[in-house]
Amino acid sequence: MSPGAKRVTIREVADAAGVSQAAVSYALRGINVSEETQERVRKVAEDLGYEANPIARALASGRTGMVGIVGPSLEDLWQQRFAAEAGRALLARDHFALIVDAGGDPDRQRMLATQLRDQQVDGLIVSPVNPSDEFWTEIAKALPVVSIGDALAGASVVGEVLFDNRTGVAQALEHLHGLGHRRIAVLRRPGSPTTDRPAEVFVGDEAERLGLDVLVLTAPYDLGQATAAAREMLSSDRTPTAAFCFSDSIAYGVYAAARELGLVIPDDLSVVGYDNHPMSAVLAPRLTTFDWRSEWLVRKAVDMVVEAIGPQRPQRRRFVIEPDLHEGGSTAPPGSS
Amino acid sequence: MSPGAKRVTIREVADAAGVSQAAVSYALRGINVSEETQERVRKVAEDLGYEANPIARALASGRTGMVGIVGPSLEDLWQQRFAAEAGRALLARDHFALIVDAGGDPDRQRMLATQLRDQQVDGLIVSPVNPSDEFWTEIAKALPVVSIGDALAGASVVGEVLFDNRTGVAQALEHLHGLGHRRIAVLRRPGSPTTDRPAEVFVGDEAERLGLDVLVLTAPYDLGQATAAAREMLSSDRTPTAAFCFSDSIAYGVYAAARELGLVIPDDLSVVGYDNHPMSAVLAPRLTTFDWRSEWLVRKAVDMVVEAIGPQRPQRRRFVIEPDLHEGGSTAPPGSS
DNA sequence: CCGTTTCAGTGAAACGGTTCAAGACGGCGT
DNA sequence: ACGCCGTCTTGAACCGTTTCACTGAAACGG
Repeated sequence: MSPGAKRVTIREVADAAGVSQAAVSYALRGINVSEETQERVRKVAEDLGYEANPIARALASGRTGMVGIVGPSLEDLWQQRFAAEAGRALLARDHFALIVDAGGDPDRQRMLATQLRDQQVDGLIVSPVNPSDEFWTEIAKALPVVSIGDALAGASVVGEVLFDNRTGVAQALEHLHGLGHRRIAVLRRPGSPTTDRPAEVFVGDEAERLGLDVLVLTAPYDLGQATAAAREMLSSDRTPTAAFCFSDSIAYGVYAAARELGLVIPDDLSVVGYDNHPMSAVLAPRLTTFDWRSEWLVRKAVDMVVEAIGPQRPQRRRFVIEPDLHEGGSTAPPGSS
Repeated sequence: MSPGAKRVTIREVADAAGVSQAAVSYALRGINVSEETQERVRKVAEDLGYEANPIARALASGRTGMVGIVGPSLEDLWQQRFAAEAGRALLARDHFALIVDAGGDPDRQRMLATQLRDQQVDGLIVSPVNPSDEFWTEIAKALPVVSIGDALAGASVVGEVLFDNRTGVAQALEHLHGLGHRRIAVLRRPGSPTTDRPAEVFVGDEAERLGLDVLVLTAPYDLGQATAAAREMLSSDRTPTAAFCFSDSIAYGVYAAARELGLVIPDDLSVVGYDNHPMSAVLAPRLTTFDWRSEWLVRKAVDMVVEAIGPQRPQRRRFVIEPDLHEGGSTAPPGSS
């Protein structure tokens, strides 16, 4: 037993108010009892400093008031931000967030989602490492799932906030192509095979269409490791003139590596990010990146999951966010030094 | 009821294994029953896909397996990072983290800590906005509290990981003083009055000792707002030649503002941070800042809280971290342009 | 061979709420 | 006066574990 003082239980309130515990339960939730009783019970509860025990409530009602948030990896700054905002938004809607870190590993993400289900969370907000995993279909049967970023393969999730990655990728590559870049490095996120992530598949299509020489590399979210990956990329024989990064965090690694190697952005290397993290506006030059309306996105995701937890059958909803290219100073024609 | 399939309960396992439910409970935890029974029960449980219901377990045992993490504000990048790492470390120790955001408001932080206690978390990791609040003494009576950063006023917390802020502040100001700076802006974090945070009190002492002209300003953690605060600071009549920021996030705001105003760091303005966030190494020039061994700190805090949750009476422990000044290129003699 | 420890295992009482089925009561129409 | 209905209220079952107090049997010492 924890050292804490014993808490007031519903029974004590009932005794003090001279009603049954059922009445107290109802009264505090404002149902099934008369106004006067509600008033009286509320008063007594207040006086006694009664706070319902969420655990007991959860056991009896089947609702824990907790929502799981499972993204690819919290090393990524954008995801840290997302998680923080989602937690705040959930709190405002009387729910707690259980935030876990899959470390970019699809298997671990599966395991964690399962663990969250076992923990009895009421809903799940998922940003899948591997959207085509059948597992999501399974888990969506057990509880409301809202998906962020990519559509989950055949899963009947309760809500989706998707990025129009095809357009995003097209815009990024067109932008670089338009500036004259032909040899472009694409730094993808770690995790599933390239073929599992639609955004990454689009890269191939676009590159072919534009006649680009694309070099796809995997860069970890971790800033140190991303820097190492970028360093390697920039030290190879035929270094690309531009880098398109599937996350601003990765782009930061490129900045760091470029600085180390004495390369000037954008003169020697153009860089494009993908998240519009606030830090991208702090860097010099500002990072050219995509805005996906994260605050709106977070609110939407939280709204949908909370709504789905409620009693009425929610209709399935899907939002697709169009990319908004924010040009910073990190892109320029190649060899403009 | 959630749409999920019904879960296997301990009773079903008991029936299937031909023992009492008590025996199953004991067997799965490896106590009070013979090896053979343990083996048999485990097998049956496995076959049936039994997973103990954490909520029921929590109600009966008084342990929820959850730890609350309540820092000043998740707008701050370092704190986002801290929270993410703590969550990961807790997960590795079989606990979930409940991370909340006080938004730099001492009252809100109190409220949230209370809410977490009501939520029955087993322990709390607190980085207090207002360390001298008597409230901490109260809550520490109810559950194990580990404090990060500053000592909690008179509270008998179970563990502390403190920053030697006096030394940190002294080093920062001495460093700037040594370079020749005399007029220095100190950007403090929002929240309690300046007098509640020891680190900020030290600033006055040190400034006096060194004969510095110090201008104390409050800067929000939010990057946009921090930038605005920095902009204002840099647009005033007698602009300081150096800025000492009580968080790297705030320093980033200074970078952004300086760039906007065409000021070059460190030529026109020296900047010192306080957290050594990974991003500080990405900026050009690298930010001069303090390392407080965050990974070690997080591990320590988590270890202490988890240990305190365990059965045996933990002895109270305190660690003091010495600052480690990481010189980047963001400081130089004033007016060196 | 008997009394006393030990050990495995059991039944039932918690834990603190929600919710269901049924009871008490008063008012209404007939 | 009677039956009926709707509104409040209640006792008790239930959620799925842990844990306490206890039993029966085996082990042990003398």
